[in-house]
Amino acid sequence: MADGPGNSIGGENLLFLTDEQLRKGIEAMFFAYRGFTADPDRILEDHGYGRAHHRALHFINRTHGTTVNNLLSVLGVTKQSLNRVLRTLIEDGLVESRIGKTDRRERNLYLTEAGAALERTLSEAQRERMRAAYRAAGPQAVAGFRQVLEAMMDDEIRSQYNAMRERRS
Amino acid sequence: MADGPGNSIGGENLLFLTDEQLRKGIEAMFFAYRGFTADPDRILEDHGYGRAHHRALHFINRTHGTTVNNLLSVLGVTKQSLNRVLRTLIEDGLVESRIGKTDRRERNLYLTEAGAALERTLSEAQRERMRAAYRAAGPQAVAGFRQVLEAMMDDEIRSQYNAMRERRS
DNA sequence: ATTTTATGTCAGCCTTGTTGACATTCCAAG
DNA sequence: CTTGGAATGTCAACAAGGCTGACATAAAAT
Repeated sequence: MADGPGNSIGGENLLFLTDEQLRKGIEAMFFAYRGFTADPDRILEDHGYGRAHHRALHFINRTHGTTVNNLLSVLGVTKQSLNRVLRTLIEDGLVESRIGKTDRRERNLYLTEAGAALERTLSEAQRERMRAAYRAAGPQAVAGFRQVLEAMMDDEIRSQYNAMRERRS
Repeated sequence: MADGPGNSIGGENLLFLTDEQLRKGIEAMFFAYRGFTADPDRILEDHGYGRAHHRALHFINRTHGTTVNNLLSVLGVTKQSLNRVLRTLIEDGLVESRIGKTDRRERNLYLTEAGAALERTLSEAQRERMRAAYRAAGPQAVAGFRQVLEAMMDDEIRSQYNAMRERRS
């Protein structure tokens, strides 16, 4: 029984989608995600942080001055959960929370120099693995990779993801 | 500034790997994984289970009669952590634990009919999303998807993953 | 007979999710 | 202008599911 996703038959892609192939895809996703988070996890451990801190740092870095509410909708957690993480990051001097200028209820979030430094360390580790995987697989594979991932997102998430395209910090 | 992974330039792939592209890949991975687990998560919630239970069911289903130790190494958690999950699954009659025939210290794990039924429900939901993503992206994209994911795994994990190829249950 | 291995269990800790209650601020309707 | 709701963020308490450490038991290996 041949394996690998190359044995497309039929006009479109019929036999192509065997349960066995799908199962392999599911497991590949599971194991790859573990690898994907492994390097940052190690670094975070040294600092006493977890993945939640990494996610917050990542998205604050991407959109400087974002509000807590914005961050909530991107991260998909409750505000209370996010708040705990934010509080430690602020206490530790990695994130700065400024009261909103137009709406004083809002808090605009920024990375401090130290926060930006940690974010760079984390994302560089993650980029390095991604880069290695991309190199090993080649440009065409990368295009396919991104296409499948995008199709796998929830609809609302996909629009959020796409909205983050042209944005220079 | 053009986006998308198609603008490969240079002899190999040099400009291809911009930090911006890598960042997009990282975020795609993050959001796609959320979508990937969303459907099973909803089903599990109704039963009072979590992702940990899903993972156990999945791998017990894939390799009937696997031992606790085997499961530990695949899942990458401690035995105390796995045991908590396993205990509830056994109490609820979804998993059966039989004393090993050759080595009576070992426990061979099997899904009961009820366990297999829940596993089918969960994996069918997940397969359905995977199937939809595959259809939307096309066969070539799927090949690339799998290549990149495989390259992203840790080395030991990749061998485990590959060892699971030809295995009929 | 002793040691090692496989498994299970108890206790306790940490991260990170949850809900509920509350404070602050803004805005709009009276 | 005041007052009531809506939006935003904070604090407290709880649960799931990771983790470590210590210990028990049974069976295999030496």
